[in-house]
Amino acid sequence: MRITAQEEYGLRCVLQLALQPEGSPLSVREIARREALSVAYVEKLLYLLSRAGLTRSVRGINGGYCLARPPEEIYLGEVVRALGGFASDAEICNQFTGNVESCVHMQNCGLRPLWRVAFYIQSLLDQVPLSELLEDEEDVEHSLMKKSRAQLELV
Amino acid sequence: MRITAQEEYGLRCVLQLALQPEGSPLSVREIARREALSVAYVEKLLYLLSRAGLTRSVRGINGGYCLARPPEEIYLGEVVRALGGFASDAEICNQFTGNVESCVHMQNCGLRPLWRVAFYIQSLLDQVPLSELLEDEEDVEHSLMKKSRAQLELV
DNA sequence: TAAAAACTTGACAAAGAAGTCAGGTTATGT
DNA sequence: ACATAACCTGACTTCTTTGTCAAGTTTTTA
Repeated sequence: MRITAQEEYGLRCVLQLALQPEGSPLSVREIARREALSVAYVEKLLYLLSRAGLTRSVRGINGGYCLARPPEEIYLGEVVRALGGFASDAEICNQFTGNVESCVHMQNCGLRPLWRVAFYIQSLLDQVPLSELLEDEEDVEHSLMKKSRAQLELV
Repeated sequence: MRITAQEEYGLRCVLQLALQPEGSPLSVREIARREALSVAYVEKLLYLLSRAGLTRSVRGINGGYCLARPPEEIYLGEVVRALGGFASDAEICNQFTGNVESCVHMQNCGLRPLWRVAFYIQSLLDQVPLSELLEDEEDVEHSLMKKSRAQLELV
C-alpha cells in the first residue's frame, strides 16, 4: 500500500495549478522549476492529467496549463486514478496468477474483504477536494472523519 | 496508491494460517499449494512476517507456521507494514529529489495534507483485525465506518 | 544417530515502473 | 509569414521491485 512517485509528483503539479489565479495558465517550464522536476517529466504528468479531463492546456507563446474546474470541484480520488491509481476489480482478476478457486470473484476468496477496504479508501479520497488540501492541514484528518461519519449515516 | 503484489500474497498466506485450528502449524509446502505460489516465495513472505513478530515457526518434520497471536489480535495495518507497506515520514524526506523548500517537514509543503491522508488510512487499517476479514465480507465496510466514527468522537 | 522435512537468508535474474529523449504539432506575437 | 514558445506523444533507457535460486541450519522421527 503505497503512494507512487508518479502520484506524488503529479499531485504536486496539480496543486501548483490550484494555487494559480483562475484563468492565468502556468507554463510547464515554470512548474518544473518550482517542483525541481524535469520539463519532460512534467509534460508527461500533465499529459496524463489532461487526458483524464482534470487539466486544460492553453497553447501559444504565453500558454500553459490550468485546472479544468475550480479546485473545489476536483477530488483527490480523480487525481490518483488519473495518475495510475487503483487497480480495478477486473484488472486484479486478469493478472491473478494463482489457482482459479481463489479468484476475487469467487465467493470463497479470502481477499475480497481486502478489496472492500481498498474501495472504501477510494471513496474517501473521492470526497476530498483539492481546495481542502490547500487549507490548514490540521483540518484534513478531521474532515475525513466527518465524511466517514456522514457515509455511515447513510447506511 | 496501490496494494502491492507482495502485500496481497503475504496476506493470503496469513489468512491461510488464520483459518488453521490454533496450535496446528501449516507447512510452507501446503500454503504454496493452496495459493498456487512457489515454495520459495512463500518462504520469503513468511520470513518477512516472522521477522515482524506476526508469525511463529515450528521446526521439524511436522512443523510449519502459526500466527504468533490469535486472529483477533493481529491487525491488517501490521501485516501491511511487515510486507513493505507505508513509507515513513523520514523515508519520504530522504528519497525526496526536489528542492529543499518543498520538503514534507517544511511548513509550506503542499503535500503535507496528503501524508495526513495516508496516515489516516493507516490508522484505519490498524483497527481491522484479521478475524474480521474472515467473517462475512459485507460487514467489513460497515465496520470500518463505525471505527471512523469512534475515532471522530475522540476528537 | 542419520535421514528427512522444514525453516533461514543472502544473492541474483526477470519483470515492471519511472523518468528521459526526440521529433512532432499548434498557437501567438511581431 | 516566420520565429518562438509551448504543448503532444510514442519509443526508449534506467532503476526499483518481484520473485527465484541455492546453499545453508535446525528439529523431529524412526
